[in-house]
Amino acid sequence: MFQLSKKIEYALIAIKHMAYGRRGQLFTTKEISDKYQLPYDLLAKLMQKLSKHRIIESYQGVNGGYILSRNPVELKVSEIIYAIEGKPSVTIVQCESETPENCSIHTTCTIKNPLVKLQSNINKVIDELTVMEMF
Amino acid sequence: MFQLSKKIEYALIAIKHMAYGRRGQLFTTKEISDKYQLPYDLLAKLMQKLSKHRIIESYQGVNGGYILSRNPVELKVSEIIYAIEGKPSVTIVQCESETPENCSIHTTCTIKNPLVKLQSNINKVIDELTVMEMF
DNA sequence: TATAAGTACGACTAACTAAGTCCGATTTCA
DNA sequence: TGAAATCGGACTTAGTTAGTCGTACTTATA
Repeated sequence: MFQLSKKIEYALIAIKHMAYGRRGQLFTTKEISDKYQLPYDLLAKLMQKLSKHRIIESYQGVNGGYILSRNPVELKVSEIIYAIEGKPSVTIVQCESETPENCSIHTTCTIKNPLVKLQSNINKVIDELTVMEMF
Repeated sequence: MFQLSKKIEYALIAIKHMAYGRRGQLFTTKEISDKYQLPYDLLAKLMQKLSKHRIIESYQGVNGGYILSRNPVELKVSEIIYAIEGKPSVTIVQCESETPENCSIHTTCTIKNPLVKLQSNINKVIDELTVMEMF
């Protein structure tokens, strides 16, 4: 039930790979997808999302590619998850972030409040892990 | 990405409802599904699973129903999740519990080990929450 | 200036999972 | 014997995830 999606896995592998390079080094999507046997098209999309969220920086054209634009010491895994999924990594209780109308049992739901604490505790754990700590 | 399934939500609501009753009190599926507006058939299945895992106890026939057979103080939310899903609540890194052959990028995956720590940290948080604490 | 190597991006398909439904069987009380 | 309950498998529907495809844009360089 709590499991990383393939997309997140691939993104983490790519980011970790780039973090190993020297500062300012360019990496292409092909290079990374080849080395780790990841589907090229899929990884390409992920790189674009990471780029839009300023986690990596893109250079188009021949000799183009991506560089890691964030310091691995500061870059949190939760940021990467957010960039790829487009939503916070932990949303145990959807109701909190939705209007009551979206939840069919809103008026009778008794477990919402207690689980908010659980949610923030898990959030804390995930927010603590940086890319640097994945080495 | 980390989100409770409807099944888990419904199961938690039912368990919490039963925990409010006096010790040994019988509850029927219909009674609970009516009160909280949950789909009867679905809840019935969940009750059966909880029963199989000895979290609740079933009594068949007229005047039958379920009683909570565990003390809410000791009953962990993670146990309920396991009973419903049939697997541990947190399996961030599938590879750990699988044979390497099942993971297409097993030999090249670099993020497995670092995430195991994350996994056990999240596990700890979830294992700490009991039904009693949901009141 | 043509070409190749790269990113950008939307649309589509396939596979899988979650949610919900249906139907019949069994148990038990009155 | 009939009603009220659990039991349990098969099925359908809806939504999500993973992956693919096609095309456009950008840029270095021969």
